[in-house]
Amino acid sequence: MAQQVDTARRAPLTRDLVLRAAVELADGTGIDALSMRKLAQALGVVPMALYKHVTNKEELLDGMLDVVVGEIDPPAAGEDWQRAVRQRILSARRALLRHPWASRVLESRTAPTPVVLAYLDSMMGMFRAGGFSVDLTHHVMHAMGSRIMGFSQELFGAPAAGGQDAAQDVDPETARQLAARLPYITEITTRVAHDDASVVGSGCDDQFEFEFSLDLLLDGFERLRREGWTSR
Amino acid sequence: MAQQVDTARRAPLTRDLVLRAAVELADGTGIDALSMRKLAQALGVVPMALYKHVTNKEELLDGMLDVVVGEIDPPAAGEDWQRAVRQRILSARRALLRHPWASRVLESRTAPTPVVLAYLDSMMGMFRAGGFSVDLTHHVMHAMGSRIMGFSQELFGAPAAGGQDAAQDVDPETARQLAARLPYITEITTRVAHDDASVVGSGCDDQFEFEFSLDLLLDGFERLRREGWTSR
DNA sequence: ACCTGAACACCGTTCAAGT
DNA sequence: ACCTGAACACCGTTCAAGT
Repeated sequence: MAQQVDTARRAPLTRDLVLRAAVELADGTGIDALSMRKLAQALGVVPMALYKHVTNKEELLDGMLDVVVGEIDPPAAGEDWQRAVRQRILSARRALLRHPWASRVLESRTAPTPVVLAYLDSMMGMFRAGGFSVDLTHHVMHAMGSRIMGFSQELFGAPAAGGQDAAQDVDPETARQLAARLPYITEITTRVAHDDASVVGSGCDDQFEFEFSLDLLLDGFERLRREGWTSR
Repeated sequence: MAQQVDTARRAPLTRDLVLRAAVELADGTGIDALSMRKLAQALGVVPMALYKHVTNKEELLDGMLDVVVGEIDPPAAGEDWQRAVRQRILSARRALLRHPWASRVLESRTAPTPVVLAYLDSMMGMFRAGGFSVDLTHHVMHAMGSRIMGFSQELFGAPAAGGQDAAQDVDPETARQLAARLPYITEITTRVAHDDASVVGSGCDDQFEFEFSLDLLLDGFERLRREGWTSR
């Protein structure tokens, strides 16, 4: 009876509920605003109650990433390795883009969770099934780096963004000085601005850049595989 | 006279002195231990005194990165583009490795400083001098990502590390279960362990992996350049 | 005018006191 | 035995009071 009153007053907290609430909070207000105290408040619970379900904040972040990784599609069957890997990585990218905080949190982790390990393992399996040696699969996974999770860790979103921002809301004289000091950045930002009015914001099409370098790498891998490349 | 007493009591603080002390502190005790309060203490100064030379902690971190970027060698003259870019990036890597906190801080920045912009600009100039079109130079810079600063943003240092760590200090039965659940990671870690006893620690040679993927990218770039690749 | 101590508004986590 | 409020040991930064 007393138990019934308790559960009526508030749905019992579970680890899953905590993680889902944390993901939702981070999606909505950003990862910087996610604190144990704020999360507890969002759940209508005292901060200490969270420590029943996660031992500390690190484990909370790990759990949140597991939620995101769980959204990645399984490998497609009946495709050649390159198309299958490409599709899966683009699925991972969609999951990462749905949760803008995820890539930054992923970067901050020092050890993978079992869920992430399982994802990496299945990705390795896709290369092995495609005829890659153990040796080449190993190095190929390193070369993919964070791209295997669907993000490219570019510098500042886009290297050109700073130059462009600086160039456009500045008087002509300062713009000329900037162009003299940073001729190549200016050259590119000018070209990008002329090129394609459909791309807004930074002036760079992130998805295009991601696929450009992804395909460059995958083509390189295929070439090494065909040549029977070995590290020794 | 009063001034002389002041300077005798303590060398006057400059922005440069603050930045150098911050770099030294981060090198010694790690970036997590670097707080405005601790830095002030290391300089024998009250925390508020730092705010004379940097407007906030973000600007301090930016300044620290500028110190690191200042350690990167200028472009070598008289080399073909690929050798010159390769050498310079490996120089950047040496600078980054000297300051283990730098890559993580770099990832956390949202806008490049003028010093970083100048470095990126000169790197673009190396591609342009090597016969790359504005268009291709643009996409090539994106594809390089953080590699242009000399680090590769691998996942957890090495994807295999977790599997290997877990596999080696565990009883045979658990190891067998792990091998069944993560067959491809196990396959690679086993191979790496047999392969080369000279590599210690994680079992992966970070420098080899960095150069492997760097050369894969540079070779891909050269191929596109020769073929007169264009995005439209 | 300059400098700085105390204070503000937060953290993640510990721990002892209360039910 | 369980739960939780207060407290601890920090943050970056503001601001008013003192010299």
